[in-house]
Amino acid sequence: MRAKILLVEDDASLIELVTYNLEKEGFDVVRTGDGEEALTLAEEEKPDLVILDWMIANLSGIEVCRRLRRAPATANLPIVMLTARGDEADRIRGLETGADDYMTKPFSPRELIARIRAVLRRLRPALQGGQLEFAGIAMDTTAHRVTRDGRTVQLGPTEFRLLRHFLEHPGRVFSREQLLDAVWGRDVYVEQRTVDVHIRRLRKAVNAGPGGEELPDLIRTVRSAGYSLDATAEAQAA
Amino acid sequence: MRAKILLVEDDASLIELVTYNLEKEGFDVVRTGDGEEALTLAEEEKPDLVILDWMIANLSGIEVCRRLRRAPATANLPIVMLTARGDEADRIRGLETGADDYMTKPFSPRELIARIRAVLRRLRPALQGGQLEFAGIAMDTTAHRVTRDGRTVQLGPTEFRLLRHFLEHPGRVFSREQLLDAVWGRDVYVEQRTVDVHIRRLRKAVNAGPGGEELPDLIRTVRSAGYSLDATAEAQAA
DNA sequence: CGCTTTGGTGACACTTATGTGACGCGGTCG
DNA sequence: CGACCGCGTCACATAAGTGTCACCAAAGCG
Repeated sequence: MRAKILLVEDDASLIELVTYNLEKEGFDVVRTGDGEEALTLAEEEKPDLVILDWMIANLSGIEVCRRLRRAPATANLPIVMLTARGDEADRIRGLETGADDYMTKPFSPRELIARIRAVLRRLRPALQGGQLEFAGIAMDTTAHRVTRDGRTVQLGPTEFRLLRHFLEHPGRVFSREQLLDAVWGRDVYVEQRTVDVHIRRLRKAVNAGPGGEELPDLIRTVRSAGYSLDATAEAQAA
Repeated sequence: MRAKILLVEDDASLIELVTYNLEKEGFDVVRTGDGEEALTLAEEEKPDLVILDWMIANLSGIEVCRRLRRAPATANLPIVMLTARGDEADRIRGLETGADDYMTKPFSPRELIARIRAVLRRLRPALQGGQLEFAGIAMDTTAHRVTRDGRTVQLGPTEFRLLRHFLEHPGRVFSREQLLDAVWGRDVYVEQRTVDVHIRRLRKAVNAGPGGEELPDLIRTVRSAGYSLDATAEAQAA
């Protein structure tokens, strides 16, 4: 699922150590050592989790934590704080402020990874249950939310069901008729070409990049057969 | 609501210390020092959280943890484990096995309470000493009071129950039918559109800013599906 | 190549879902 | 008993999504 992590830390050697280990484990890492910048990044980068050192420049960790909790967009963002060993008062204040977990320095990389996974498992069950995923497209069926590479994608009801059906059977090719049965229902009569139109709408929504440019198309057209969700769909363009 | 805690521990003095502090904080405590018995109690007593010592008789803590996770009835039960200081291997195995948090012995009572509250706040939002919270909205269910960013919000009884239901399942989309069942009751017949009207009243009340201007809407409309409480609901406007 | 078939696309008229203000009813409280 | 309050409905306004069509582009095919 490629979770993104925001690392707020100003000790260069620690940054390096942590970043190396996180990336090795398949996380995307965004870094800053500045409290103000951390707030900005938390909104813009939409990380799945924040690792927050208590001792950072510009704003204290606890203040960053408090503000993250206050902003609607980040109120539920999992926060793991880093404190010096034995600094119990900070830990308690941190947990009371809304941090979800903490680590005492020094810590081992293995433990760090284990805790991050534990926190994500707890707080982002969305990244698991009711969760469908394929090649950068993630769908949370209970929250009715779809993202492509982390960015939210707006879909109409039919497009949603259509994509859901593809995600539930990745790689498989469906004829228009099959799609009508599965997505529209067996008893609805509509033109088969209607499927084409919805495929188009779905593509348009899902392949829209941040700046207005196109992302690789993940829906493959199989001439005279139908459509399928396919990671190598881009190949057709070449 | 009084949360019930199952304490699995065989050191008598620790039992006494922990029990005393938990009860002082308003928790109900059930105790055992035996691994097998712990599993039985976890099912029968339906505790809200388990404190699990790694070194106990009859079954190792890790084995108890594994089995709790495997049984459907207890798969989501929050587990806090207790380990000896510096026993890092155990901690990691514990978190990987599915424990939600850990404490290293010795620990202070204050820290214990803070961590338990943190875990319960995360995993059992419904319990929370009557406190529910999400993205700036705070509800005290016992005092029947709601605030948005600190300012008190006036709600009618139905709006209150509606908001409460959303706060108990943040992010999840509910159909009008589900909301009628959950908020109005299974046996009451009212028009589904009634939900819309109450959603409107709730939005109006909750999104009212100090000067009469509008705050970001936290209730997301999911067309043809229902409504959900959603921190990123604002994104829909864009 | 030129023809035929199949898929892509933008426009649009139409259907459906949701937002919203108003109203009347029943209950409560002073 | 009368003012007030919360509630469920309704009617109408607005917004969003849908199915078709006509026309264009690309892909087979002999």
